[in-house]
Amino acid sequence: MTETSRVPDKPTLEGLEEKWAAVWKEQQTYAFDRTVERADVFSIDTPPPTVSGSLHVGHIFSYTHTDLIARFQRMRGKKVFYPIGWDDNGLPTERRVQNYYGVRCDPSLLYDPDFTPPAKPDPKKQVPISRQNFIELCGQLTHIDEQAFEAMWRQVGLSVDWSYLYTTISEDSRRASQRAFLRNFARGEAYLSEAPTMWDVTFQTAVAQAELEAREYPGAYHRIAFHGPSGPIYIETTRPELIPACVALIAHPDDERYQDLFGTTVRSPLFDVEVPVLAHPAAEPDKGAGIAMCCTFGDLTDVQWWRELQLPVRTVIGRDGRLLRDIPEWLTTDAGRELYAELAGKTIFSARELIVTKLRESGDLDGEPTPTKRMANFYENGDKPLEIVSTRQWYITNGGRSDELKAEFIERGNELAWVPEHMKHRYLNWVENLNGDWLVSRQRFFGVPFPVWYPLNQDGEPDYDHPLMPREEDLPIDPTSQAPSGYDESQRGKPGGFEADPDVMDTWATSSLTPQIVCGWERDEDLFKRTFPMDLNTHAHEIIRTWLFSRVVRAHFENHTLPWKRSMISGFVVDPDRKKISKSKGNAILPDEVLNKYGSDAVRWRAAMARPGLDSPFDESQMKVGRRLAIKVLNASKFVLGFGATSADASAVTEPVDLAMLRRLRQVVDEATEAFEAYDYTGALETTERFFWTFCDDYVELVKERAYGGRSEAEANSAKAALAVALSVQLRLLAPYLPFATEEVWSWWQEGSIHNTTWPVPDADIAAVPHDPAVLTAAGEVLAGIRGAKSTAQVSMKTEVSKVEVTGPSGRLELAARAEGDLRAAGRIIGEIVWSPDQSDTIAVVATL
RNA sequence: GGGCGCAUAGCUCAGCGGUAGAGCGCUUCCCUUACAAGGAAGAUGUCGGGGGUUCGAUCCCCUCUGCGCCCACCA
Repeated sequence: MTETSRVPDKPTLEGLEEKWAAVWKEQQTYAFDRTVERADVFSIDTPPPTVSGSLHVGHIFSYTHTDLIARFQRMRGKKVFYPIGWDDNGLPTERRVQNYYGVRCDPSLLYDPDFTPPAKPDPKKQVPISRQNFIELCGQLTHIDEQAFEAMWRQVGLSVDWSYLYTTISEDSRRASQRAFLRNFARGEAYLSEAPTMWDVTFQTAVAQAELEAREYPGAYHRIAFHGPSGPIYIETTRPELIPACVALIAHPDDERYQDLFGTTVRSPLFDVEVPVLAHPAAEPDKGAGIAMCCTFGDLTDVQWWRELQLPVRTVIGRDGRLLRDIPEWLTTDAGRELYAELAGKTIFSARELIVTKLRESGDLDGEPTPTKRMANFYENGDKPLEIVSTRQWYITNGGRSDELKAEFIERGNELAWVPEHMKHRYLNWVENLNGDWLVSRQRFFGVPFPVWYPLNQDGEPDYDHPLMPREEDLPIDPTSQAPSGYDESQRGKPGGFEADPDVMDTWATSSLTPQIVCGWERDEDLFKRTFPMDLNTHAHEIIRTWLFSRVVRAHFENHTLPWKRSMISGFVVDPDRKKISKSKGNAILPDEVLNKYGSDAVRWRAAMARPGLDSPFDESQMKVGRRLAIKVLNASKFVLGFGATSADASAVTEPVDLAMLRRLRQVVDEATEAFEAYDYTGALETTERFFWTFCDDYVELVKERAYGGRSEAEANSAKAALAVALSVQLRLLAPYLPFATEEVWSWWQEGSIHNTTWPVPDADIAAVPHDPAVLTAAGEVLAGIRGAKSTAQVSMKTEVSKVEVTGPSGRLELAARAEGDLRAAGRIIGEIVWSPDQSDTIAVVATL
């Protein structure tokens, strides 16, 4: 294999991505070999990106981090199980479908098999379509999006095995989700409960704690009089529209100001409803007026009071975020009922305006509202503050209501290996502060349905205490189109019949099972035993509380183990001001632009420079550095191979400089390997790269004359063999980072893919080299001295030198002198070299030009 | 308010008890037959402030300040 003819005249990075991505696909370079035992497998769980969203540079970095480890492990001899999937179900997809096609889902409509979406979507007039039509459009659009995503990941060079591609809405995923749910239910880990839940009025669905986001929200304090027996009691509220929902006034039991009122009742303004004044320690004397209006439900403290003080429920806010249409029965005065009739159906905002006007008229508003900024909970994808609405929902226990279970999940967090270690605190912090179980049901359409029906009694009322479940072997099922066992379709919705649970699972309820889904849980036991529990999980730190934790919960219940041994957590790519990049701020960076401009290897190099867990500012100038390295690899390789240096036979290496270089290379291999094994891909890269530049600038410069054949054939062969060994080793060290450039070079002189060769091992690849690596260092210093003299004299580097005097410590001079022949050639020294040992500790060179 | 992290050259970051490092950028020079998308040489720092431990602190301890992230915060 000495066909140097395969080396191009002008190597270039252009086109390498397309070329090699196609070859890797065609040759299935990264196919998983599922015949080996678990110990020889390295399995990786990767986050399924939301295909309806868009990728940003941070994703590219994080996925690259995973790929670096995958490639290293593969070259180390592991069979790498590295699947990828798409998160295609859920709300983001629904929203995108609505906008893209200009439609909306109306579950009351019947399926129209001939439906075609409007040619020109009108965002203001969304066409109502049936649930089935809507789901079909979701499927269509995600399919289109997935093509683009796959193309992008192939361009980035992720070494995933695409034959294991999964989607969260696929039949397998639905089956796994439903099966896991049924088992959670059977073991008592999943339960149905009617309780106040965080509710998004835009999407009209319940939202889980993990999906909350606190945001600053403008509001105003309103100082409002309640009517006591001996005068007004002032409360302060930002939500005057909830006055009709008031159930009590509450102050701290020790608050002197309200001692006389505890146990009495007051009457609400405008509506004249009698409410008790109660004491509860959660009331904070220095907040607002010190006495709070407790409503159904203004905030989570209201829920706590409602529960602990056994207060009535007086709901006025509907699920659509408007005041309920019916006049509540607890409003008894004509004036109150009349006012409510005006409020009915209004949005929260308009209702508030009207109430404030009325309060002003009645004199119950003390002063004017004072604007304030407060933090309010939002659904992370929503733009209106969440309401608290009492609804029936499915929950999965997660330790939020059980200290015992919480302790088990804390223990799982401690058991997991974290890279970097401090990310464990995010997990522990989250688990320790959970205040409720995991709400998994969503009142949406595109998702995995709950495999549940409820029997209807003779009055047609559902019996929620005795849900009907399918058999596991019948999964996946859709309860809205299939009847439960023992019933037939004609009984749907009829007294004595059944009805379907209308909800779908939260997307996390499915993605919490990715380890089980990809490893073939209950589907391919042979695969499962070879891959599960997995070795590695990687993603950025913002989804520790969601994806990471929910997978720990599921595997704990189902498999009694962690889903993986280790989690490697990436930081974010932040903008140059260190602010988080977000689309809404308009500072997002489009990954395809960056990839096309600098090339995948360059972007990967930049990603590799971001250590696990550390945020990294986006800086285009850094991409150039990676690009420069990739180009240098092509050029240096071309040069080395141009000598005919293709036989990596270390036994031919005899010259001191050559031996010294290889000796140093052994250390580099050891250091890089050690770093990589500790998941320090950055350290491994730095070690390798530093050597590579010295190799190019000093070593190759020193030996190129000799390699050209300037001296004896044996001396030339020593250089050529050393160059070939060094090239082979360095290409392999760089292969995880620069898969395209290294594969390209490999193809010039080797057979097969570099990515399926072995990671370098000093004894095997370099052989024992009993030589002092300082020969190269010392010779490099002398060479730098000679170059320095030329640079100072502002002459060309090829200027001949008539005499060189080198001073310095005798030991170092002796080492450098072993490379005298190479120094003469590289420095163009035509006269003598005088070695003058002295007492200094640095090498100094005086060159006479 | 709770937790975590960060603070070292203009920028991005290594380092870590023993006289400060890299890359980028900058300055000067060099077309040298691998590469000008290159090469050579060079300048640049009270290692955030204040205490302490130590023969010695950028590094360890305490404290303050600033920045970032996660969580909590709706009266």
